[in-house]
Amino acid sequence: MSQPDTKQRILNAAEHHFARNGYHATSLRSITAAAKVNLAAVNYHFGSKEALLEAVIDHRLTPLNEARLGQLERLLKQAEQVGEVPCCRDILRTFIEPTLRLRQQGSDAEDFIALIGRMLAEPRGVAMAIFMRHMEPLLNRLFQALELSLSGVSRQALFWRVHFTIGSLSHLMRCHERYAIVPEGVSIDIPVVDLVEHFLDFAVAGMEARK
Amino acid sequence: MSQPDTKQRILNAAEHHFARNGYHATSLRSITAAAKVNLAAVNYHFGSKEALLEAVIDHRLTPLNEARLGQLERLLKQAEQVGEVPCCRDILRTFIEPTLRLRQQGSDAEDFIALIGRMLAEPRGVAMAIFMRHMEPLLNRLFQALELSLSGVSRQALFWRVHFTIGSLSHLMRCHERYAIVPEGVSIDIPVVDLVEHFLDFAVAGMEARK
DNA sequence: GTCTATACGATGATAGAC
DNA sequence: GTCTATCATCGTATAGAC
Repeated sequence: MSQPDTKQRILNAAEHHFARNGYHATSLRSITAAAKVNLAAVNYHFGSKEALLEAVIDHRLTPLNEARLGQLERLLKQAEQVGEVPCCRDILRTFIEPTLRLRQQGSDAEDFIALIGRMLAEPRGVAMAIFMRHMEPLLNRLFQALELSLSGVSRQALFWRVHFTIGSLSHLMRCHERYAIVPEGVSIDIPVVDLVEHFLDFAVAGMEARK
Repeated sequence: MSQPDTKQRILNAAEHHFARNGYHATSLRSITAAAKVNLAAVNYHFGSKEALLEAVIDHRLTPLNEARLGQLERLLKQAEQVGEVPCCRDILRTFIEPTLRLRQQGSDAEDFIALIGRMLAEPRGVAMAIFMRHMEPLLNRLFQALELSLSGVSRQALFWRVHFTIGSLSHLMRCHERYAIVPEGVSIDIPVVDLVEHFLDFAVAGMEARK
């Protein structure tokens, strides 16, 4: 008797466990137990634990980056038609909004948020290489667009500022639910739309800062 | 025959290996081999692998946070004496400069930079709890000082902006040496002093952004 | 082609001899 | 304090059932 959804069940369970416990702390046995498949099925369908991680990333990050890149290209084309340069806030929004919006659409995507947030911190060579392979074209295009928009900022400064922004976003995705220090009068459960604007207020000002 | 430096040798080797390969990917056997001590010595001196991690953190983070907190308190006292409020840039500098300055003083500190950068991304319950226990008093004081300085920013917005800043710093410490995308004309090997100013340009503007 | 059962070397941890 | 011996569990590989 064949189970055509074995591969998919492994994928789902892996995403959940990797996101909750991290890559190294997750055992293949816990994944296969949750997916109710045999241990060896992982190596049959994916080849290795690391290849399984890459498959999980592929499954989610590819459509996300297509959405981000598509939105960015649309913005650039639209601005070009009226002979203008898109503003920094709109450019950054194409990168940030689809990312944070993942929160809204179901709990399975929430696992992925934690996962990609954590990938940016994994030791060299495990997950970082996988991640960068997916991100490089998008980041290059983003940098290019920002350089067009922020002609007053040196390339050197812009490089660091893009990096700081990515760091903020990465940290935000990673630690969203577990703040040890929350001052009185502050609510961390705000709508995603508001969070995006809070982020853009901060990041755009940082991007546009005069040297 | 007794070896009084066994504990210290384990500590040094652990810091090096944890920082390079991450917590979970580091085996106690690789640590004890590098330290030239018996495997069981770790559990004798520290109790467990996780307790060893905490000892490593303690050894480095305590003096760092004392430096950061001391610098902040000095700034606040100094400003109070002349009846003024310290500016946002000076406040943030007390937090950022001692951190990034760790790069300059020897390669052992460099390992620690990678380690604390990575700790902010570890899955819940392993290293985050240890880290937050050390950071909470300092972060509370930092928030308090910033609120004094940036009276025009709502507490809610300030909370997020502090978080974004910590995210940027965390990401910077973590990924400093391994940028996949470095545009032409950009050098990532800049003096620490310049990096601090790049960071402050960005973070201060983000902090002071009008809502 | 899919999947299961099973085995191998390496890991974190521990008990007890010295 | 230190070491040897031992344990359950880890990722991986393979032989063979269906």
